[in-house]
Amino acid sequence: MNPVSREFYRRDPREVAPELLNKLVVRGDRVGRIVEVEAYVGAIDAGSHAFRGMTPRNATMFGPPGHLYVYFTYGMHWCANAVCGDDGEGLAVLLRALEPVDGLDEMRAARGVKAVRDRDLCSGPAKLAQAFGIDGQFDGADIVTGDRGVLICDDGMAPPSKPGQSARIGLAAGKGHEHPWRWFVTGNPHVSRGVPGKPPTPKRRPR
DNA sequence: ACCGGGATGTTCT
DNA sequence: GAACATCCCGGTG
Repeated sequence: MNPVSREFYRRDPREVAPELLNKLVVRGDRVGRIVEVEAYVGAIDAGSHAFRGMTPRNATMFGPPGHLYVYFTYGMHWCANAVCGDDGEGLAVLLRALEPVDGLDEMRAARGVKAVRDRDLCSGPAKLAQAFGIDGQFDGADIVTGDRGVLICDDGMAPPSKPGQSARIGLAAGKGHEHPWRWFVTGNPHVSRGVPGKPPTPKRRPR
């Protein structure tokens, strides 16, 4: 394979994100093509985990580029980002959806849900993390050297010349939901079903 | 197709 | 205590 260089990531995530489209996420036999991403822009972005500065949780975001920032959310899901920019900036690109290319059986086994169609394997940030077995152990993994077995590679397919673009998914009002920092491969069925501007309705747990 | 509710637990106010 | 870069399943149309 041909890993993307560290310098590729050492830029504004709004430049990096659309260029990550059509690149490959690789872990062993499992391979997926990136079809949807979102940029998170640190101190100027109320939607970013880095907006209020460094904490133990988001420390990886403030580290060097070309590593995974993996976080836990909604009590049960992991999501994976590629850290961008320079050391200390707190910039990242969230991997939101992949088109499965190889290792689909392994992905299906890792997903664990019944009756999964191919398009349900990796069509969402937590789905793709689960399909690839990416959890908190992978926070900080180097995706340029592949120190923990996960790489982002270039197989020669160029990014779309005119990617789809929209506001980001799942952000509440006042949390940067207006910024058009989501990019996707137009028409690809493996793009997530999320709708920009429709954050999850607040739920109340019984008790 | 589009809804609504439940599952889970960490982080931050 | 509320929010959270979510997903699944079962209802209704």
